[in-house]
Amino acid sequence: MTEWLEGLTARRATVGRSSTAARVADVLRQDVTDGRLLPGTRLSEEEIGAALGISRNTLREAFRLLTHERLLVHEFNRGVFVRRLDAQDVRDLYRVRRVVETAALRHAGDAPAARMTAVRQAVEAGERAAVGGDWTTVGSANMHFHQALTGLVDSPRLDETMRQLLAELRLVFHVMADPQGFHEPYLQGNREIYQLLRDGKIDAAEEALASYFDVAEKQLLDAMA
Amino acid sequence: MTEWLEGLTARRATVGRSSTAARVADVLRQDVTDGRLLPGTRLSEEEIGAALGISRNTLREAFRLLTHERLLVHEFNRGVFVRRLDAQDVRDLYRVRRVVETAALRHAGDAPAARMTAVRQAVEAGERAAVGGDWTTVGSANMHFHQALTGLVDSPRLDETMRQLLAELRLVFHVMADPQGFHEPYLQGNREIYQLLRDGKIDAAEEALASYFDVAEKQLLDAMA
DNA sequence: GCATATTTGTCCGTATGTATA
DNA sequence: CTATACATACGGACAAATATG
Repeated sequence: MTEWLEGLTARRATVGRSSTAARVADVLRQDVTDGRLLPGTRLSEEEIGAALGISRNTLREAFRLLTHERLLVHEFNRGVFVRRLDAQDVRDLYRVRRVVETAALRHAGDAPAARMTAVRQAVEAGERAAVGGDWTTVGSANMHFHQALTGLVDSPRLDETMRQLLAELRLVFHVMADPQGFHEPYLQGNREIYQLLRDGKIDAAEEALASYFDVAEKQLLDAMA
Repeated sequence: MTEWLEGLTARRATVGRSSTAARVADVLRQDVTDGRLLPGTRLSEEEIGAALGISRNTLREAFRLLTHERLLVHEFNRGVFVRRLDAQDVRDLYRVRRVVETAALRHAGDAPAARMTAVRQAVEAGERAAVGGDWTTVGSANMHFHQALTGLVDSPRLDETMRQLLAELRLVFHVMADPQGFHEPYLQGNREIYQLLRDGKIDAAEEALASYFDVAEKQLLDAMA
């Protein structure tokens, strides 16, 4: 360590468990994903810090958490802004989903039973919410369904990647004016994918999932244009 | 030419300007991935801040950046430490690699030509370095090879995921006492995978890659035990 | 177990640089 | 070009937790 420190000195020229920050991040994340803070909005350190009664340092840490989740973007000397996704971002996000989620299906056979149960529960939660006409919850259940598919790989890091990816995708869901029309058709598709998986028909499940991606991606891109 | 110059001026903001925290993070990241700072080492705020001539607040910001990259871990009221990977981490990292990199091979046909060229160049760079006996460079070239495989998907987000994953994996490469013995066998495997890909033999390439993962994972886990 | 020194957690005030109207 | 607003970075202060004797 001391040797390394001496080395550092020569290179000067080149050069928490902070639960409050996490709570602040939770608040801001909710406001962003629910559309109360629209893409492009600038987030002033002073205003928000004063509003929440926290110091700038703590707030900056919360900003950093959300920047890492790609919900905010940080422009040097200009501040942080709510991320604005363009068509290219949406295409990239679906590209990653195709890679990760179809790979997950192929791992369904090796997955612990609990992981498969989570898939079924997400399907059923969506169907229950649809009966009650609660389309916001249907949307959440759909997210959980895809999160559960990824979970079949049984990898914490992949789970985290997908969690962030879906949060990012929510930024663009607000362009969909009609939540029922957007979410309802996926309920049947989700059940179909689950049943194919359960019956070991991996290839068919993969095909059904692929067609879901094609449709959803196109819907979003059309709505953005 | 003049139009282009005006465009350049507008892009000054994106060139060569970064926060000191980001530059400090660069220095520390290099020292961690190169093994000058070994896993488990505690990083003292005061010592490092003094050595680099920066304030504690700025240094803490750099720590947070690297913590988000999983290269450091932050223990509340105890400080930050260089991350120490356990066997479970290694298994998870290879699980993600299997998902992402094998999916990448299946995209090889659709990939832009430049992406395929990058794969070939990584293979050749490794072979050149091996002739010179430069095993550190062979190791880097091997990283670049796998980064290039991921690049076949042509997805910025997947590229970033793999970049961070490989940086994390470097934390554990230092347990390998014999760099030549560790890296040399992969040179041939890399060339084989490249040639199979080039010839459109996707399934065979995938098989070769899978066996690489099995061997490398086992080697690392054995060395850790 | 106790007292002390060290280190981190948090916040504030301020000087400087940068962007924008 | 000027004025204003804001981000960056520093240094200091004190509380709280941890490590050390």
